[in-house]
Amino acid sequence: MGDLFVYNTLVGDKVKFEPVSAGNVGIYVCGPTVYSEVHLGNCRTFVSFDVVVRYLRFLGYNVRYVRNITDAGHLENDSDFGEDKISKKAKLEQLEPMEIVQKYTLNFHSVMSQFNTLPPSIEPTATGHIVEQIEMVKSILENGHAYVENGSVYFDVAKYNSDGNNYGHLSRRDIEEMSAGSRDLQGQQEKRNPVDFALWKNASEEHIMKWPSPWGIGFPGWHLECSAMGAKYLGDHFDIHGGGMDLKFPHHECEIAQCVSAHKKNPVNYWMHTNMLTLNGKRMSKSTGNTLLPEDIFSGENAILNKAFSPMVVRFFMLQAHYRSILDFSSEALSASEKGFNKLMQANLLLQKAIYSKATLDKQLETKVVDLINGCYKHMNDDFNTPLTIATLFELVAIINTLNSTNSFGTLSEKVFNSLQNTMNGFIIDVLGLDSVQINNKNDKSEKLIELMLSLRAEAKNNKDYALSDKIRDDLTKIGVVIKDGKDGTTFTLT
RNA sequence: GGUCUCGUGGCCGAGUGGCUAGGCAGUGGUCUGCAAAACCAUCUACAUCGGUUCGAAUCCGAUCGAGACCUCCA
Repeated sequence: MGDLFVYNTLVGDKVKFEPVSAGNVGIYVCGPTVYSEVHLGNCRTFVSFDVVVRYLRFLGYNVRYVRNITDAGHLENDSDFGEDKISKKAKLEQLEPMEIVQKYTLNFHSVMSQFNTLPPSIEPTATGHIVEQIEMVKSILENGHAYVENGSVYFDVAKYNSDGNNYGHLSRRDIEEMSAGSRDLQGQQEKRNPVDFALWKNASEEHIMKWPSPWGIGFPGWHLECSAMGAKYLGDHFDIHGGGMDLKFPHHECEIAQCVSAHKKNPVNYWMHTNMLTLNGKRMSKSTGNTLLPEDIFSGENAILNKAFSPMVVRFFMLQAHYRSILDFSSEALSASEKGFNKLMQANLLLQKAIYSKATLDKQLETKVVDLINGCYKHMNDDFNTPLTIATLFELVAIINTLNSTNSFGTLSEKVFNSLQNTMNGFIIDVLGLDSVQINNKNDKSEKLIELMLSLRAEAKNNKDYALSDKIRDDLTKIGVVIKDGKDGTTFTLT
């Protein structure tokens, strides 16, 4: 099956994956800030890591998947006058902060489940780990890498680097240059150096979410939660930490610094970063308003796309691009994916229903099928290359359709036939997480009703009453039952 | 301004120093009462200009263009 290779941002190259503890994988993914609806760009990241987790499990690893919910602590901007994002929104809508958190956490879970992502093993919240975060700040202070100023605590980047560490390594940045080129932002008087960042922030009177600490009433800095919760649930040295490219700097850089200072060891072996999803060639972002909500895609109620697309089609569309490439979202591209998706799922359905009966072995075909099966593993092992894996599955689809139409699955050995069935199901359903629920969810009664209609239509056809048979076909199509006349009778699919 | 990434056929999107990516769309056929689906065949590529090489879309340089990060953001 070969080794798994992962692109590690820390190294800047694909490297062989070797877990800290054989057979087990600890993975932490930076989750959403729940102060508004999750947008499609966020979803891409979580779908990408869903496939990573699924594939690791498919390979037999015992995976602990931790993905946080940020429900406090993100500053509006890097200044003393910054406000907690969640409390700002709360004032806007006249709600309790935790009400906002609850509302958008539910929204997030609902969208994630529609995208068929597996829930994380642990989904810790920032507000639930204030104690751990305070403890971590204490450790960093004790180790001399932070200073207190007016009830706030800042990380001392220069001191940290002078102790032999390398803040800036992950994002390949030169701190000296950064300090020199830094803009003169308001409210940075407390910091000794512009590149320093807050570990704990003193809270103003009107600030809603705040907690007591050794430095006064305040709230945790924006990068601290992930460091604290990652260490708590995965240990101070674990396998994979992931997130969007935009988190590489400063978020992940700060996380590393905090962990290294507090625990005196490199926290994570493999850093993985997913690329952005663009809309009209521009990055999707809440702050610029260039966003599209998942619900609006599913319902079709939006100004950008010309029709509705199901969550599975959107998921498939995302997986047709590599996670490290920028992906642009458009109606045309989605329509193409929709057709391809249906073709793939349909062929798999045929294959799983096919009955094997031995025939003369086609050695050449058998070799090709085995090569393609191995290709699926090869491509996934190469830094989770889902587009190539899908391309390989389509090559198998062509073979499956041919064998099906000539009723000749028996030209493969039974062993390879079984392996083909397992591979198609395994990669499509288990690894890529493409749910065929839309095709399979016909309940008994409606299925029988449809079959009744089909038999009436067959009768009409026998009587050469094509007006009636076409009416039945057209009307069924309208309600989402697509009819296909084959040699051995008529089949249907639900759309 | 600094750092970095990318520029592939009608569209999306892989890949890579020499061997068909794949999907969608198009064209011609097979099948069908007609469709749809499926199958077979087939047409469009590697931003521009130089260089390295037996050979480059793939390596190097320049140019043009696009984007990301440098400020909360997946």
